[in-house]
Amino acid sequence: MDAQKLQVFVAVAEELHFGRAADRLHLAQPYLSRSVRALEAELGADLFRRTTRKVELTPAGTALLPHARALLARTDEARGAVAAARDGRSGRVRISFAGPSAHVVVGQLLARCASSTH
Amino acid sequence: MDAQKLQVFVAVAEELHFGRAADRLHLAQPYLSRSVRALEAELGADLFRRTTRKVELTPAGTALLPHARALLARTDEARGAVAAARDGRSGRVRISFAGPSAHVVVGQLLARCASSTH
DNA sequence: CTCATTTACGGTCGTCGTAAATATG
DNA sequence: CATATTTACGACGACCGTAAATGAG
Repeated sequence: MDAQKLQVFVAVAEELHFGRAADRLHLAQPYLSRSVRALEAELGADLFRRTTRKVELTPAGTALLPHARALLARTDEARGAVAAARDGRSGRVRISFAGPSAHVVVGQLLARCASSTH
Repeated sequence: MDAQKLQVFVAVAEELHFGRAADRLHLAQPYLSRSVRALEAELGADLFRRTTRKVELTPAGTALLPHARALLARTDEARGAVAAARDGRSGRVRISFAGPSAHVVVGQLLARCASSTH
């Protein structure tokens, strides 16, 4: 149940058509068929009821869809959090001072921190 | 960034020791090293600062940890939702009637549904 | 020297494409 | 018969183990 297969599932669930979903993902459509089938095997439940003329979600598929979307969104969030930390847009800040006037400024900062947290 | 690698990351982050994490996951510890390294490559950020004597989280690793736990929890939720739908513990209910008295009962049901939803 | 991580290497399985087969309306 | 899904098959890479190499204290 990796992100790739979930994206395949969501695409097919939204298009209700393996060919269009394949175009959207720039993948060959036989692969979508196998991907969905692998997901169904892994979860032990059919996700679509399909003939060559109609594709529709089963109850299990309907149940999975919102969870799949949430998982994909959360994955992006996680990526973003790591990127932010890497680029220093979050996490601990390190501050250095130099020069005679610095001691005064640091003293003021420390006083303000102490008063704001207590 | 599949569930497997996230579990490896969480285990190492919790143990701060590749060997113990490997034991916990019943995996060979060289594989953990490569798994984490692959995750780091994929995310473009180091997750641990490690020597042979000490393993500690980087800011990026610290940022990832809660997201990784959330993703694993959500994955389990998704599995559970599908299992519930498969086993009929959720989703739409189909009811059939047969016999002469059925029509009366169905009429009463429909009346109650109509009055309760409006 | 010892303990822990990493690199090297190999077998097996999953990914993903193209081409042929199958099934539905 | 036309259109859509599935199966067959093959190349490539990922997974995951064992054994050897590397590095820190």
